Amino acid sequence: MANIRDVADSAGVSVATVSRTLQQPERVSPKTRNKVMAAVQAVGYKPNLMAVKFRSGKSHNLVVLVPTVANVFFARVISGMQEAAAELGYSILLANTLGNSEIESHYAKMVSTSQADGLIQLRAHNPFDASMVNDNGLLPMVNACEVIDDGQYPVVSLDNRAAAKAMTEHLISLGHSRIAMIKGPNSSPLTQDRLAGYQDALTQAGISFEENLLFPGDFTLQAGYNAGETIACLKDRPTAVFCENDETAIGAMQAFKQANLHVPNDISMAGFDDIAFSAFVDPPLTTIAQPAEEFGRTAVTLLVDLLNGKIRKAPKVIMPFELIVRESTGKALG
Amino acid sequence: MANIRDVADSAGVSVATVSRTLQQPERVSPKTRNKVMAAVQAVGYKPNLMAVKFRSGKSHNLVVLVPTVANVFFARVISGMQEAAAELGYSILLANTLGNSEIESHYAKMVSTSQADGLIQLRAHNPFDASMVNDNGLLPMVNACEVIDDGQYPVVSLDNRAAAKAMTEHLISLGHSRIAMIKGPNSSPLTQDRLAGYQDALTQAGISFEENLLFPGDFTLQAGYNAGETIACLKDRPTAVFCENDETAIGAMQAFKQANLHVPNDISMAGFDDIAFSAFVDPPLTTIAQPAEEFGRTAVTLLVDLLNGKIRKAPKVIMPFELIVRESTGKALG
DNA sequence: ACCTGAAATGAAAACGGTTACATTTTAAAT
DNA sequence: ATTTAAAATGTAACCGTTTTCATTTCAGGT
Repeated sequence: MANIRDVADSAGVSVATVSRTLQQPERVSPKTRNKVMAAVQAVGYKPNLMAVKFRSGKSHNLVVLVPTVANVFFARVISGMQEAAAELGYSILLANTLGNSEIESHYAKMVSTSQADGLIQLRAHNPFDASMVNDNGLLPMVNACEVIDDGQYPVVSLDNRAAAKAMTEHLISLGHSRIAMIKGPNSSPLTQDRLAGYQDALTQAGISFEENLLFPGDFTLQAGYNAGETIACLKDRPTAVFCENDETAIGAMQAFKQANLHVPNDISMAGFDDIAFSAFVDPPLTTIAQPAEEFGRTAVTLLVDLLNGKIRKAPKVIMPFELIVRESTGKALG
Repeated sequence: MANIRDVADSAGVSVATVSRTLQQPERVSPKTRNKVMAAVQAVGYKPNLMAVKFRSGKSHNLVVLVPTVANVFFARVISGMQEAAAELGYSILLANTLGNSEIESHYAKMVSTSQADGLIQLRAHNPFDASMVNDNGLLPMVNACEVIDDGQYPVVSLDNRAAAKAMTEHLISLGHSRIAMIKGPNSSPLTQDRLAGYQDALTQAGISFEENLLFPGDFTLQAGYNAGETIACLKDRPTAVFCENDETAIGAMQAFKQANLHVPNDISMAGFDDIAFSAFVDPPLTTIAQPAEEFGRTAVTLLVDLLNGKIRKAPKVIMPFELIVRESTGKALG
C-alpha cells in the first residue's frame, strides 16, 4: 500500500506538504495542491486511518453496550445512535452483552485501552472497574434508557414513573380497579420506577395495592405468555393487565386467546415502548410510545459533547413519552 | 497515561523486555517477569491498543453492513456475529445502511483505510468501488443472507428456492391451488429465488402460475398490511398467501382480521424466517426457520479464515432450513 | 578455569501519519 | 533595487508499540 511518503516523492514535495494538502488545503498553494492531488491519484494513496487515530490519540469509536440487540426497542435506539454517530464522524462498536458482566468488561476495557473514546451503556450498571479507571478519574460514559442516577454520568431517560402512572390512570378511567402488572426483572430500576408509577395512580384513585397482582417477567414474549397463562387461570381474575413492555403484552395476549379470553372485553391489555408490532397485533395494543431513535441520538450527542469537554456537570435529559390508546384497552365490564 | 517506557523504567529493564513479558512471557526469565508485572501494576499500565493495531497493521475490526437493524431477523444474525467475533478476538463495527449506498461506501472505505480488516455484507450488493480496491485486487469480504453469487467472495446463504418450494408444496398438499405471494423488493435476488421456488412447486403440481396473484412488498409490517387489505377485497380471493417474510405475514393477517377473514379457515398464511413473534401471534404462524445466529457465526468465521489466508477459492456455504408448521395454515375449504 | 551454544536482554529502527519549528519563496511597500 | 512581513514549504521529532539484530549473561561440558 502506498503511503504518504510515496505521494511526497511522486509529487516532488515533502510529506508535510502532502499532509497539509489533505487536511488543510487552504494552507497550500493551488499549484502544489494540484501536483499533490495528481500524485495521490497516481500512486493510489489511501491514508492509513489507524495511524491517524494512533497519532491523534482519538479513535473516534464509541462503544455501545446493549443488553440484547434482539429487543426491538433497543434496535430502534441503536438505529438512532448510528445516525448521530455518522453525522459526528464517529463509529459505533456494538456489544451485545446479554447481561453478561464479562462481555461488558471486555468491551468497557476498550475505552481504557484507547480503542474507543467513550461508552454508552443502556443498562443500569457501571461497566468500569478499578482496573480500568485512569489517573484523571472517570471514564467518559453516557447512560441511557435504563439508568443509574447518581449524578456521576450524563443520563438520558424517560420519566418511567410518570409514564406508568399515566397508563394506570388510563386503565382506572375505564373503570378498572383490579389491574395486574407483569413486571421486568426486579433488579432493574426501570421496573421499580414503573411499579412506583403504577402504585401512585392506585393510591391517587384510592385503590388498594395488592401484592398478588404482580407477576414476574423479563421483557420477553415467552415470559409474557407464561404470566398470561397464570393470570388466565386465576379464580378472581383482574380486568386489566399492564405489562412493562410490548413483547410481554403480546405474549400474554396470546395466552389469553388460547384460554378463550377476549381482549379487551374480558381483559384489557396495556404495553410499554410502542414497538412496530404493537400496531399490527390483534387487537392493536395500547401502549406508551418512547422516542427510541431520539434516545440513541441524544446519548451519542451527549457523549461527544462530553468528549469535547463541552459538559461541566453531568446533565440529566428526560425524554417525552406519549400514551397511545389503541383497541386492547376498553371499559371494565361487570 | 503510563506507557510501556514508564513500565520499563520502573522495572529497570528495556521496553523490549516489557513487550516480551506481556506478549510471550515464556521468552523472559521468571525473575524479570515478576519485576515487570509488579511495575505494570505500580504504574497502572494499560497498553494503547490503538498503537498496537497500528504497528501490527491489523485492526481486528470487522465492518458489518446490515440493511436495517430494526429487522428482527437481522438482529439475530448480528447477535451470532457478535458471539463469533468475540471468540476470535475481533470487534464488530456495525453499519445500519438503510439501503443507502453512501452510507455503505462510507463504511466500506474503512476496509481500504485500514480501520477494519474485512467486511460482511448482508445485502446483494458490492459496496466496494474502484477508489477502494487496492493493488492486490479484492478486498476481504463475505456475503451473507442475501447474496451475489458470482464466485468472487465467500458466500453463506440459504437455498431460498428450495425453501420456498417446500412451503408452497405444503400449501398445495393442504389442497390449495390459488396461492398468492407477497413479495420482497423486486431488486432482491432473494425475492427472485423464492419466487422461483414457488413457481417450481406450482409447475410440479400442474397448477398454472398467475401473475396477478403476486403482490408487492418490502419486508415490513406495513407493506404486509397493505397487501392484505388488497387481497381481502379481491372478488376471486386466493385461499392461501405465502409471504416472503414473517413481518409481511403478520401485517397481512392483521388486515385479514379487520376484514373479518379467519385464518386459516378463510385463508391460510405462511411466512419466512421464524422470528420470535411468529410463535406468539394469533394464530401462530407457519413459516420457514432459518438458523439466523448460525448465519452470523458462519459469516464471521469465514471472514476471519479469509483474513488469515486459510481460504483458497471462495466457498459457498448453504445453511439448512426447516419448515415449521403451526396453525396459520389449514386445509383448503370449498 | 575455560569454551561454547543457548537463553535473556538491550538498542534502535520501524510502522504512517501530524505538527512545531526552521527555512525558503513570494509579494507588497518603500 | 531593497527591505520586510506573510505565505509556502521543508526538516525532523513524535505518538506507543513490536521486532530485528547485536550484545550480554548463563549453564553445561571439558
